Amino acid sequence: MKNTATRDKLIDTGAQLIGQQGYNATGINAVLKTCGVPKGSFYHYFSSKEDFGLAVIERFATSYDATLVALLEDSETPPLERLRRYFALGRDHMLECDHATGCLIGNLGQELSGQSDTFRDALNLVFQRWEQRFVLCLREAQARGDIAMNTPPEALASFILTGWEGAILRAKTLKSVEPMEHFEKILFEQVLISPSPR
Amino acid sequence: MKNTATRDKLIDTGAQLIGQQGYNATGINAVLKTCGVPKGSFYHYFSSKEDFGLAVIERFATSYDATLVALLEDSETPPLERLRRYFALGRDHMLECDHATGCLIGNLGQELSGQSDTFRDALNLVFQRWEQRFVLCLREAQARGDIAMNTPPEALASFILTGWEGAILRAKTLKSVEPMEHFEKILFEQVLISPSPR
DNA sequence: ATAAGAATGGACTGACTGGTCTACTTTAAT
DNA sequence: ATTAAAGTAGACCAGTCAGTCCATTCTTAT
Repeated sequence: MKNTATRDKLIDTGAQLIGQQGYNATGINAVLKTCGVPKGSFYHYFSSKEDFGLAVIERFATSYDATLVALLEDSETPPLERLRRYFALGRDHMLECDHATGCLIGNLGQELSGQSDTFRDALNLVFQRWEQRFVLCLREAQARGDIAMNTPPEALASFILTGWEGAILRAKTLKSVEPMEHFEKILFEQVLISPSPR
Repeated sequence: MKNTATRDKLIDTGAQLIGQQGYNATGINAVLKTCGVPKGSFYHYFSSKEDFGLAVIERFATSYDATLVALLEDSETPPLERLRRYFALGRDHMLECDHATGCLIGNLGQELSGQSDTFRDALNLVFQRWEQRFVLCLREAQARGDIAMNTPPEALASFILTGWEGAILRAKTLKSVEPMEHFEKILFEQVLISPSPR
């Protein structure tokens, strides 16, 4: 297996179509037609649609994790400012895709968690990795005294991830990033606040 | 059109299957087989699968709204306590369905918002109605001085709805209500707090 | 009693699904 | 140059999809 160009093209196209339409609504033939690859090649690289879906998830998670590290572990920037940049990036993405795509992992989590344990496990791992990135960033913020120590960073990270995913979902049905802005505003004004008295 | 029993049975079964598997993954034949209704009857009551899906949404929204009113407009109970009961109910539901179903409207919002504007509009309306219920409850809490006045209840309601929906999504992939508990805890400890100094 | 329409029952259709199969071409090692 | 494997190509398969159609039965108003 040397030539990964075709495989990559399939995964990229798949990520795009699945992001837009969901997993079940995206047929293999549609992927094939979009990127001009014959079916024989598809089943040369992937043993099934599920296998393909898992590859799409893995690719997305890896590439996104790099972005996340670059943003959340940027020691030149204060931790809370890194979080703000993360949210800003998410808002930009949402506007770019005209509120249609949202978060691929969130979409698939919603669609496939009840359908296949294999998918659920894979998506859960991605979420957990993301949460861990948040935890590290929040610990730094606590160490600097930027936020209070009384809430464990693990709980905060869970809170942030779920709130953000929910805001993305709501932004899709509302066709507006307003819910994402509300979330960010309240999060920074009332949750991620300094322990010193106001 | 007198006999609504068959129609109701179709909608109930549809809500159940769509809740478990999603809209696209739920075939009409599966619904028919599950409740033992022939196809002729289906297309007697519904003009298409989309029409059916909208009916499922409407039915669910109506029935759920009644629950919501009973919970959130219960003047015998302090507003914040009503919210806590709402969250407790959601947690119960999640455990009942073994973390598989979650919130039908949230599921469909994720799956169909990018697929059909008709569905998106319908689901958006449901969300907005829910948010409005939260707004009323939060206004009462503000009037009683239970929470601060400085954040508009509309923004708070959006925050609560999105955070909760996100927690449900995360609970599904994690197969645990822990994210829901984290959300509730932080919400009540750091967001819905009295304006008086700590 | 009868006629009309509501509702049931299910065979059937064409399009499309994921997946298989085999013939062919290209690449790389010897 | 030969050979084996990697990769391309697309016809084809059984099954399923939403949706159509029509004969039949039930209900109700007259």
